[in-house]
Amino acid sequence: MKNKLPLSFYKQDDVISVARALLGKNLYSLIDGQLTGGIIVETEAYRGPDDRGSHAYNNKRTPRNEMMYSSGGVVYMYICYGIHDMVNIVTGKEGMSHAALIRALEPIEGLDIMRDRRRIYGQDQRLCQGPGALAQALGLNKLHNGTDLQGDVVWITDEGKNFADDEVVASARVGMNFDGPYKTIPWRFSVKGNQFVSRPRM
DNA sequence: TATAGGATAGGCT
DNA sequence: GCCTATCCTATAG
Repeated sequence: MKNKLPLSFYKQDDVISVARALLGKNLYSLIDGQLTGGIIVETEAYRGPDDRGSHAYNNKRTPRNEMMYSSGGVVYMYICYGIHDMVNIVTGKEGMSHAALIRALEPIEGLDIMRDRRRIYGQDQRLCQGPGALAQALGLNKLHNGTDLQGDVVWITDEGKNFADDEVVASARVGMNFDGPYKTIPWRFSVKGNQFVSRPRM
């Protein structure tokens, strides 16, 4: 695969701008010889120790979130609600617990495979609509925790697609069950009007 | 060791 | 819009 994002992209300190910059990039997986992927249209930033919404809030360090502290350029996966696997891109230098959650893709590669994995037919806009959904469509689960994005299992490419600022919406992140400024800080980025963006309950 | 609850999604009312 | 599946993790005792 060509045009893979360089390691330097993931090592940037500012996970907020990384999350924003990921919009328009392509995320691929090659699992069991099956290539699947799509254009990233929705992300969220989770900024290490000061972010109340992050697993690494207050420098909390547990076996689950250990991967967030590794050097940028790997995948952090975990299970939410016992059912859904979440795909996060670890950013920053070693020891910085920053990560960007990939929340939705516009499917472009391996549509048949994704339909089979999701058992959804005739509603392609739902294939990768939501963080749990896209992980399932790409065949990713917690066993892929720590996968190197420079490898040939999961990777991100830049194929020249860019969304201008007026095509992007910054809004409050989803599922923040606490009070305080981080509940509403606009660290969720999505493509305006894009039909593949998830629609969480308000 | 026990237990509460979570960065959700789909189906049902 | 509401309900809950389903299980691993984080905490407390």
